[in-house]
Amino acid sequence: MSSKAQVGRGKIDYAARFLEIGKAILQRSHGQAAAKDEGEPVSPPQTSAQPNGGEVEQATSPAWLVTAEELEAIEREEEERQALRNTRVKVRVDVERLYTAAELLDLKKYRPKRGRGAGTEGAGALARLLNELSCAYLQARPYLCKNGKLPPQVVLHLSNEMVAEVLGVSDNTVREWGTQLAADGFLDSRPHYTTSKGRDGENMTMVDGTLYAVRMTPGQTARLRYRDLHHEYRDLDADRAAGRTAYNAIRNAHQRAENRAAWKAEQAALGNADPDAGKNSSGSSITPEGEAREEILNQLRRWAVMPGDIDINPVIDDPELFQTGAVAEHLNTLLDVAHPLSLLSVVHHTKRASLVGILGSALARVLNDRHSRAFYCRLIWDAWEQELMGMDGLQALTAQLIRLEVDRREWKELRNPAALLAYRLRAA
DNA sequence: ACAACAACTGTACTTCACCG
DNA sequence: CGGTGAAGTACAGTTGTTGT
Repeated sequence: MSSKAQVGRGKIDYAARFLEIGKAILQRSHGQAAAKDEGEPVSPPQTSAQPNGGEVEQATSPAWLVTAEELEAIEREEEERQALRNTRVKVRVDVERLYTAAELLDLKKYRPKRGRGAGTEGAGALARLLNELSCAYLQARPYLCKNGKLPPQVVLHLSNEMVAEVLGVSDNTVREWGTQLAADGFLDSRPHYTTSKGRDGENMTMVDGTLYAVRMTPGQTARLRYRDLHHEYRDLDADRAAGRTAYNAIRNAHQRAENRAAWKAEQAALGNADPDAGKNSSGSSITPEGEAREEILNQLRRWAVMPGDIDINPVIDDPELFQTGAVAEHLNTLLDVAHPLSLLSVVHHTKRASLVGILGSALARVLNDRHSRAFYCRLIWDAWEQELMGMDGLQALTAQLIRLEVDRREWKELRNPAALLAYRLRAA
């Protein structure tokens, strides 16, 4: 469950590895290469504690022609090939097999029968949100237990303030709902503490969010364990320095929604037709409040996968932004590209091609694969076509991009993320 | 001193099922 | 049909820390 990058995993003794590779190649040239076991299930890279040594099995050129640089290249290639083999196991984790909140819990039970909340969803709304976030987490970090089954529970680090905003209730209510769900074993929650460095390098204990253990299989009693509580989920000092706080996410979302509403009102006053009008089902009824909530939900999905990693300048459906092309400035990570993909279904058809172009370029740039811009545009168009056929193409591509970003950050040996993305999309 | 940050506490308020 | 009280929610204030 832990998402922590293994300490020192990036360090490789290259001299020793070259020796190993050299030996392997020599053995190979003498026809003594040992047969390797195939398709063994392996944990995902971010949680893997197994050293990756001694797994060279193929060399494409004779050993006596291989220079040190080429050796390194071969090693890299082999590691990536091995990684691809490992990820195949992960790709096969069918996310659609995950249980819904309704299958894990009798949601009707939590509908308030009396009082102010009578007739509303009550604590069930929190259960559904946590279930959705858990599924998003598993899409980005798919793994199986040793018995080949899905994990019985998922541990998420979240901001209760953002959860409350998304649900449209107060943080008090979220806590109250939490205790109801905890009583039935659907979740277990606790504040999470981190050590923040003081001025003299002194460690200070501070709350940096709330941990939720969430039931993922029927009958499981969710429980936080010692290792969950003691895991470092975010670097609070760095997040604060960069402005990546729940407080900012909420405030900015409201601010942006208000600005957007003001801009639309201004355009309407000038007699300009609303560019969004008439293309989707009564979309004009979305309030600034609803827009802000939607943005915070997206931020929370992001937070669930990488705690504290909110997008400070999320690309939103801002007509002005698209007209000026300023949108590209905001696309600096895979997540920045992943989330706006959903805009394809709401953007006006005359702007769709340019949006695909912007996102395709950004993808090529972020993946350091600029010459393949057309390939990425094609990728996005294909996803869009699948979406039109009712196959969740955009959602699938979004999930793959989020996964890749997670892998890129925690899997330091990954050299060619573009190839991995292409592979996974083919395999999916 | 005050803002930022995230969670917790206490209390007042609103809403609605229920009962006579 | 209207009074009552339980249930659920909102809100202000608190805690404890860093940083300006």
